Amino acid sequence: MGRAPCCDKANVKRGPWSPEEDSKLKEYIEKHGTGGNWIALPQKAGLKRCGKSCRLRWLNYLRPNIKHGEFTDEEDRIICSLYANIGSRWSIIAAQLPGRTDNDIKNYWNTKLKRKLMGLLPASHQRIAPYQSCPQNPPPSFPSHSLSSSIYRDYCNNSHYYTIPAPTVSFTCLEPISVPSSNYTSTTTSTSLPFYQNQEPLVSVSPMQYHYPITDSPMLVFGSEASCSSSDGSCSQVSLGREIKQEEMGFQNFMFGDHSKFLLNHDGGEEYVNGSFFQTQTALDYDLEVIKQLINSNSRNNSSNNNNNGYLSVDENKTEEKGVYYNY
DNA sequence: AAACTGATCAACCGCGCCACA
DNA sequence: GTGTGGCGCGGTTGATCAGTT
Repeated sequence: MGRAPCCDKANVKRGPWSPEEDSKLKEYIEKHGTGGNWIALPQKAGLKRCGKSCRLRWLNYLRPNIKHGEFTDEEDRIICSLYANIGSRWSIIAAQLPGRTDNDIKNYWNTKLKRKLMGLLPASHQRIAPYQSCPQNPPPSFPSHSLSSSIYRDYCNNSHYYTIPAPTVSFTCLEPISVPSSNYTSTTTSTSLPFYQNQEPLVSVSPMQYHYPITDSPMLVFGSEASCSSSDGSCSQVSLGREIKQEEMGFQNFMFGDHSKFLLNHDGGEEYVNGSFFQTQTALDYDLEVIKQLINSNSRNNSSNNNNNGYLSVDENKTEEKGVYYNY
């Protein structure tokens, strides 16, 4: 028994959208909203389209503040970094790039960025972060409770242990969280609340340029203080109206942080890790070799879910989407 | 100018998840 | 506990455009 089709395919229009259809859809949604029911929407809006098609058209092209056109170097780096960490989770990646849609990013990756990485970079730039073996025991600065120890073991077992020298470069922070302390300067000021304080997902997030001492490799660090304080004890990140659970990212993957400390919140508490040990092993870095391996392994086996080489031990739970609003 | 080839990207498809009856 | 319907996601397709021969 197969799944029932979402609409009567014989009676819906397919293919490219006409300007008239666009304006009908736009007008209807601006007036009435989606009503929480895409399937019923086309009929109400007077469109001979499948609800899914309407949804896609709206999300990818018609909703306000969609950004089209060239991707910036910064966006390239973010995409690469996230791809190396979480694989082809385009919706999550898109959540970090205001105005970009998952479809856009997916197309851009498949057509340009992947090739750029696979072919154009000189060999000297392809190995970014040298691996080191993970010390047998966590450093003294690592939280001492048992959960932290297991996290540390996972962290090591995932071969995600880098050490990197630390000259100064600048980078763009997409999450102007709280303004962190002293060791960098910011070129803009932010009045945004720390993201973990934004209970209401309709938070306006604007890119922000930080200058911050990190590595000379194109490693990326997001945000200021990586803080997780959801009430259920899980660690989540709110970005552009989406909530991404920490367990989904995997411990090592999204330490959006001030780079001198990060926050654990797996037992309901808050713990900072201070000092130098973790300063240079932040997770949002990427290694082109990793990306290349991912690309190759994905092309060999599309069904393998990014668990190659132990790098991407990401929980395959889906991103939380329910009750989510887009602030465009 | 025509034919061919490769690149791009809008749109489609099918599946998994979740809410609800 | 189970079935159903809707939503969202990632993968894929195919029309169109641009460049090359």
